[in-house]
Amino acid sequence: MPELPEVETIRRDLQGEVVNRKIKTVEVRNGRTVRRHASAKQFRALLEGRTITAINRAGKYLLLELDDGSTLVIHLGMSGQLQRAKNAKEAKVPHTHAVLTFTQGGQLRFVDPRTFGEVFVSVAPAEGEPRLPELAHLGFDPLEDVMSWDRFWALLASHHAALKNLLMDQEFVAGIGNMYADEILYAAGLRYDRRSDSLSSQEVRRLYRAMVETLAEAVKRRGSSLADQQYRDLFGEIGDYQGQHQAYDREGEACRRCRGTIVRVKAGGRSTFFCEDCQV
DNA sequence: ACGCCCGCCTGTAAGC
DNA sequence: TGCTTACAGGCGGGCG
Repeated sequence: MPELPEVETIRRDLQGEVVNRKIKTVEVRNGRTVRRHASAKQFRALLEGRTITAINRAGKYLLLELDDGSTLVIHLGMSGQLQRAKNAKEAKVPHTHAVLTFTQGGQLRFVDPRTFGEVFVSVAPAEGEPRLPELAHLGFDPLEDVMSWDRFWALLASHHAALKNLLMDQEFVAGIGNMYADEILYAAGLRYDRRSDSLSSQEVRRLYRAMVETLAEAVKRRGSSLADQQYRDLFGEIGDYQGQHQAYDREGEACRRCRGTIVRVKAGGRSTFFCEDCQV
């Protein structure tokens, strides 16, 4: 399940692979992938002839900037992958839903078995209008947006929510999902159900530090691929951070900090892993 | 404001 | 062995 570190890894891969390439044709093989658009035809018309100028990221969204000021936005959902193909003859794996072919040759393919992912074009804003209104709801990006810990404290204190729910709320902070929320809270020594306005200044600093360092370290190791190996980078390689997990998917195993046992509970319908002894 | 549930999906795995 | 059921979860919407 791609979260911020996996999406950031793919962003860096794309930078070297598709920037300055011109989109010759676009094939939509599953209309659900472009569901924000009135039709696949309209989506194609917005892309064909455009050149990719830069790759950015906002939370879990990839932003492929185009030469007319518009942006190709990609969300990988649960099972989305991007694949680079040398040419059109390379066999397509099942669930290949959209294909960009470049004038210089080569393709970028969007593959997504569970179809929770999506792709859309955010058109260039009119004079004085905000950029990317579709993503206006996103909160700060933990790696891109520098924030003082007291500002973070004020943000936390303005809510009265369980910490895990808040970390996973994309309007609060963008890019954290179920897996990294558990890892961050473990690193901070805080329980998933602690109220966000109950933290001491020391706990706020621990949480902020855990958030930034956990995500940065996962980026360094090119993200996490679990047993299903659902996550693959642009070149089809798995990540290297799953071996570093301290809590997620470690039910019944020993806590590496206190030798207690990692337990699993359901919170908000999602599996939550934590150490009952050293997360307070 | 907050938590929880549902529906959307398919591949995998556990259970009968 | 073969079928059925549960589970994985990002996100938007609804409801209490």
